[in-house]
Amino acid sequence: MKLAEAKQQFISSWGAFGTHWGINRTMAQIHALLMISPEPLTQDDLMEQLNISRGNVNMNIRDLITWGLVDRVILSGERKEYFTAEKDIWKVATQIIKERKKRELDPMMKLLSQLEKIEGDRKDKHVKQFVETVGSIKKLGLHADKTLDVMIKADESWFMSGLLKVFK
Amino acid sequence: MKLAEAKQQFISSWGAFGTHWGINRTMAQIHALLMISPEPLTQDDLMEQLNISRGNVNMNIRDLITWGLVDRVILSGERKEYFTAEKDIWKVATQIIKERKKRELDPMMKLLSQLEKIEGDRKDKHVKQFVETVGSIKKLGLHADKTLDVMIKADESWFMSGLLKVFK
DNA sequence: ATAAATTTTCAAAATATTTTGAAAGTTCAA
DNA sequence: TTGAACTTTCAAAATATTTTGAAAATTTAT
Repeated sequence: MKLAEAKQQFISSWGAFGTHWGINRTMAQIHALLMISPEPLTQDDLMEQLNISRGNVNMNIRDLITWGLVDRVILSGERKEYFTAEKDIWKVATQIIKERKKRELDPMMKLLSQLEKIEGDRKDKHVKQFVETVGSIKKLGLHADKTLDVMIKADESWFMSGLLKVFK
Repeated sequence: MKLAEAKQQFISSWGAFGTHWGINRTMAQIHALLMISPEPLTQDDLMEQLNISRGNVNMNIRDLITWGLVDRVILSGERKEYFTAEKDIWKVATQIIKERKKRELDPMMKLLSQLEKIEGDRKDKHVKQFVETVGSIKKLGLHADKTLDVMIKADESWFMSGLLKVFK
């Protein structure tokens, strides 16, 4: 397989994969292209290589920046903005975990705490099942929360060791 | 807050939450309702309580069954089928992890292995960046795969301990 | 200040996903 | 068998999401 074809496949699969992970198809494709690009790219590069409109590139790049996965780069002497993706995949993963925790897990935990305080007879089987379900989900969520925090804070040794200075 | 209102909130949030986790809104709502129901429910119960059509209930229940989150229950003497959800949230979580691993991670790993075998000069910076990116994602994926397997196989002690026979 | 280059916005259009509901299929008691 | 009870299917409709592209805003060199 040649590079061009492999690139296409990678971009397209990363796009499909992204849709399962809270990132939309185009955003993931832009991210994929930037990850495999040794040089920063412009909006026009992205438009051309992915066949998408200027507005689409612009919006999704903005989102990628708020996700902390892409950075604006100003090349001296150039008028245009360039974009580059974090190449350290461990950082990419922790960044995504961090964001999703903030956007999804935290609000859900907050709601569950509210719902646990429901009024009603705890002997009633409907009340009982509700409180138990909510309580156990909260417990699982707290566990996940702690586990993810540990992962995020963990240093990269498990990943970097044996990886011959591929990154940085 | 009363049970009825809390139920509504729980179902609606679980639905929104589900959309971020590879499960569609209605599927997650059905799942939520079944989790908090002390008794199995029929398709008609679900239609009525969630205000959705028969076809919708049927399709989503089928999906939930293939995800291993819901079971058909035949009550003796009854003509109708009843449905019940796994109430042990730890089992729910491992089931979801197992399924998503199979549906998403495994195929991605397979593709990445293909892409690593690309032809081309490894000195070329485009080829180099591509191979490095794909390789590092594969490495992360393998790590995730192993970690998830350990989690799935882990016994429930961390979760059950301190939880006063809430389940089963 | 001017204007060319570039970026951002957002309403409308295109696309994708979900839902409906009625018809077809199945099961089972009599 | 028959037919009532119940389940499944799926094309069309409704809804939701994504994409476009041209206009507005911004930036920067002169």
